[in-house]
Amino acid sequence: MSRSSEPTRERIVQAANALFYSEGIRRVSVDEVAAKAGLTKRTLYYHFKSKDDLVAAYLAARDQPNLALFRKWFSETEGGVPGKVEAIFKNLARSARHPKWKGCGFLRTSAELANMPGHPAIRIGAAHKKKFEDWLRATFAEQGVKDPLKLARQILLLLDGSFAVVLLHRDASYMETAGEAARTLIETVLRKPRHRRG
Amino acid sequence: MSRSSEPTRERIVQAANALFYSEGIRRVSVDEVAAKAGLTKRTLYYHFKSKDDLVAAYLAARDQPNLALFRKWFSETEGGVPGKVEAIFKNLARSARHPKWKGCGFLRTSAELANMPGHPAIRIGAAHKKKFEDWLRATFAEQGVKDPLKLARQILLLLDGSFAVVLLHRDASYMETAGEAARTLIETVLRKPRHRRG
DNA sequence: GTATGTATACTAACCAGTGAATATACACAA
DNA sequence: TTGTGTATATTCACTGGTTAGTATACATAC
Repeated sequence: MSRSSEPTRERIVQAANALFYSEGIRRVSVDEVAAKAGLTKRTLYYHFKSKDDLVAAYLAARDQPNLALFRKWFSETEGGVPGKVEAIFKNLARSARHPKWKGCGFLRTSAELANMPGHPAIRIGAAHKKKFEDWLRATFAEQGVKDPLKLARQILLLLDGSFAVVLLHRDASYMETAGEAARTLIETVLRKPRHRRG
Repeated sequence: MSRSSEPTRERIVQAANALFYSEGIRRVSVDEVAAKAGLTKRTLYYHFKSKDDLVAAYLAARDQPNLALFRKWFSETEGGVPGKVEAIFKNLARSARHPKWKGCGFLRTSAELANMPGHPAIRIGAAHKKKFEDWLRATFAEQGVKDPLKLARQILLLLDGSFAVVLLHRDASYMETAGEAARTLIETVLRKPRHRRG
């Protein structure tokens, strides 16, 4: 691990991020990534042992910032948990309306690599989603929700569903619809702590 | 449109269906499809003007059977609408546990072609989902649901979300979780026909 | 003998990965 | 201070294979 090579590696990952996310990993060649990073393919292969390795690095670089953004949207919203979760969807809708938006990089990669179930990139994507699921689960548990894991998974289904649907229809309003559904599911559980039929 | 060429074209679409769905459309070459169909690439290009054209035909062929299956699962289930919709998710979970299952062909194609928004195949996928959404909307409308379109979209978000999540985690139980969420959303709307806060 | 349909053989481009050489930096000995 | 070795970092040029699409010719039917 030399000190000076870190920026180079970082630049390659940035270039890979821009190209893989916007064009798809099978559509983009290693040469294109190298060109975008301003160096030769051979140099790229000095820092990454294969294209698959580069793809994994591309997704690994998206993990942290992505989660941080969700937590920020949640925490900066006033009010209770239902509204805070709904705010995540509202913010997502806003970002999905940007012309360069192309859905969720993790989900798109898992769709592209559906024939390679154990691929490192898919594992990184799965771990990413699990982290978010677990954060939601903990949040709901603090609210005294009876089955916080189930509720967390339902919210994630709506979240990932909205990525898929909005990418297909190019209609970001589905994200707001998903947010309303999330609010309904959370409120339903919060309102019946003991007895049935509120 | 000659009479005798129909079976050939059909055989090509079948081969494309098997390969594109299982391996992904960018991974599979036209030569492979032709070989699987038992003919040469040149013959394939006699029936389809380009690979994009073939991809569109592959998805068009999935449209009808797919919708028919959903309607069958719905209609063969006893009880009310919430249980009938939940049954769709249960049946989907069962099919998702088969080893050859690779998610939703329409969504995976839209993920692979995310950089080509107007692609014919994406339009076919969008139309397919809209048909299902509209069928659900009509079904909910018959039940006197106040905003049947919104509810139909929420169910579709759960449906497509479960495709994406199960493909990523390879855990079909998410589909049953989605089914429960769908039931909750439908029952919530059916139970409050007039006033707020039950 | 003309429409339809199929096959052989080809083009031109692309693509993941590598061999061999080179440049740079820095440690340490003279 | 200068010379030398070594690990790091980068480039050029290449290979072997793949790919979408085509030019041309041949077959078959009616």
